[in-house]
Amino acid sequence: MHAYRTHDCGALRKSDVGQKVRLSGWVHRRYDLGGVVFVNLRDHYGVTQVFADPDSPVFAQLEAARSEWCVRIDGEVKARTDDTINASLPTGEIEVFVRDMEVLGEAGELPLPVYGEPDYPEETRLRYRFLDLRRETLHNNIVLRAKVISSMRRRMEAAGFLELQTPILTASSPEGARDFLVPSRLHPGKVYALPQAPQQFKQLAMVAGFDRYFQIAPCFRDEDPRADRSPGEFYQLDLEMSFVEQDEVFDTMEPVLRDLFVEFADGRGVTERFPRIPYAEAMLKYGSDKPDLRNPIEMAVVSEHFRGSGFKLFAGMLEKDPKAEIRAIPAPKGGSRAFCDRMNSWAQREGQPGLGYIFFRDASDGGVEGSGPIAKNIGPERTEALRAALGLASGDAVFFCGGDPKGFVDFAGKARDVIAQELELIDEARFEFAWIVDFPIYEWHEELKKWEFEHNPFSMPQGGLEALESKDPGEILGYQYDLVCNGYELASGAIRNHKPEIMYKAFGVAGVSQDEVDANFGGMISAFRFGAPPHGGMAAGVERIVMLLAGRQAIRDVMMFPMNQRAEDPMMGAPAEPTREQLKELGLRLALNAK
RNA sequence: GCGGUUGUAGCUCAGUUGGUUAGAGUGCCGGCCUGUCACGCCGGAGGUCGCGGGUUCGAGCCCCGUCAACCGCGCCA
Repeated sequence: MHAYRTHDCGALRKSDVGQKVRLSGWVHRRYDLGGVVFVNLRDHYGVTQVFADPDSPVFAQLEAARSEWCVRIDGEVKARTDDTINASLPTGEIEVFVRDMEVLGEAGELPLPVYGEPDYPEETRLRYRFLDLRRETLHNNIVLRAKVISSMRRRMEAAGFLELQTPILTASSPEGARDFLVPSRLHPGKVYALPQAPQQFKQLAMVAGFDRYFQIAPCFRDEDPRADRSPGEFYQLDLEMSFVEQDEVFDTMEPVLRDLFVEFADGRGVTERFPRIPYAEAMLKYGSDKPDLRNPIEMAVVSEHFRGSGFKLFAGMLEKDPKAEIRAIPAPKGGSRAFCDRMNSWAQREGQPGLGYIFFRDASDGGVEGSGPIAKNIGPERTEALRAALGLASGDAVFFCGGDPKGFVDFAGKARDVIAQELELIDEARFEFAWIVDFPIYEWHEELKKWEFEHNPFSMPQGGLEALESKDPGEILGYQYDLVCNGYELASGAIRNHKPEIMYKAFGVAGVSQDEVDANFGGMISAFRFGAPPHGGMAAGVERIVMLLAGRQAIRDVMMFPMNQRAEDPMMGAPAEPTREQLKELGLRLALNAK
């Protein structure tokens, strides 16, 4: 007989009644009735009820077992009587009468209950991660993650991609996030860097003619965490394709990602055809480059309705500042003074002077009238014109932001989210995707007074060299795109700049000299001189995808062993001080002040 | 680096206007219980109220400082 089990804890059914079986697992829950003791035995596969009474030679032993002890039992499968069947368990029609038992591992008093799943502080959950991982939700999230990655891999291979491994110990690239550095023993004083992404390697793979590459790639960035961004390391579905234009990347990856989501959506809806929304349009309509499209609210420019109007604040803005705009945020079903005032105080808490509004209700003459201070100031005609332009009805409201859009778009985007949440306009049971396209290549850095790359320096500018030479940098768009879903940036990519002369020019606009480009990206640039194919690709955040599918808001909920918010692993004791010997071998000396 | 929230029993939390011996649930220990599946009933142990200082006759509660956790900002091509 197998030392530990003949069946797993999810296997036994009515057809097994009468069998002598051996099970191993954890004591999930115990019910001690004095003359009979029931134990719910749990393993990865399920839960089986086992029990003993004084007829069993190990009755006392089973009675002594406590939560989360790991035990092995031998016994006989018995049918439950009709009135004792547990319909909530797949094994609920049977139970196992225990005749022998062995304690494989005792457990002390638990810092974290496995049974039941109240929310626990992150600190406790991380310190006892092995217990947290036994709990159903987290356990299932990790299983889901494994299945999602497996499905990704199958789908990518079916689409003709080759999974290639790229180095982990590599060179620092100066753009982007901070690198994690690894000191070199063979070259004292020099360091490797862990890759922030396999960006240059995958482009080199295209130059090397592999045509379609992908990798479930570990990426390392030394930046501060967020709930949806884990510190240190994460995985990306990284891919690159040769001889493609932007549309072909979309046409290839849209079915892969859509069908992946459909596979795990569990009844939730998934966008059939991903709309392609230009960056500028997204910023205007949604106030964000990663809009939550489950939210039906679309903002609109309504400057003309305020120019020269009796609402002096907005009319004055439009007169003084040529860049000024007035934008409307419609709030369907938000047409009450109470709601509008609540939003106004919310805006003030956000540090805004306020949030002007009009709300519409039935007028005494049978029509619709607008109310609120702004309606009063601009008069009934302009109010009605606004209402008609925005397609609003009695019972709806509209909020306004004015000024230079640069100054208010972020706030407007946030307001759009809050309004939809408050009015419950968001269908939670959907995954709404869109490609955001035509990102600007450059962004003006006000403090440094220079143009910087908005996204990454490897994207092909639309219009190529000519655009770089003739256009204002702020006007130049890239073949550069994001995939967004429910307000998260799930993936990011571009058609790459594979021509050295355009590369130098593009970097030149950002104030990077040819020598600096050669020093930092020499490997790739020199490869581009030897017959580089046009190519492009993208990278999708694996954890974010799993997080969405698992219905979680924290990336830690889909990672087996995440670090804490200070980028530490208290369980393993990382990071740790190096030993004297390690430092000596590496030719390093710590320059920290002694504590 | 900055801001917000939180910190009370092993764990999750309550604790009123500053006032007697700081409570509940759960877990743990002991007792009773032969059909439980959130088992039930009885009893018990368990506290540096994050830490330090201050105000006060008196501080879990007020003030100052500090530490930690979470969330956010900066940062993240």
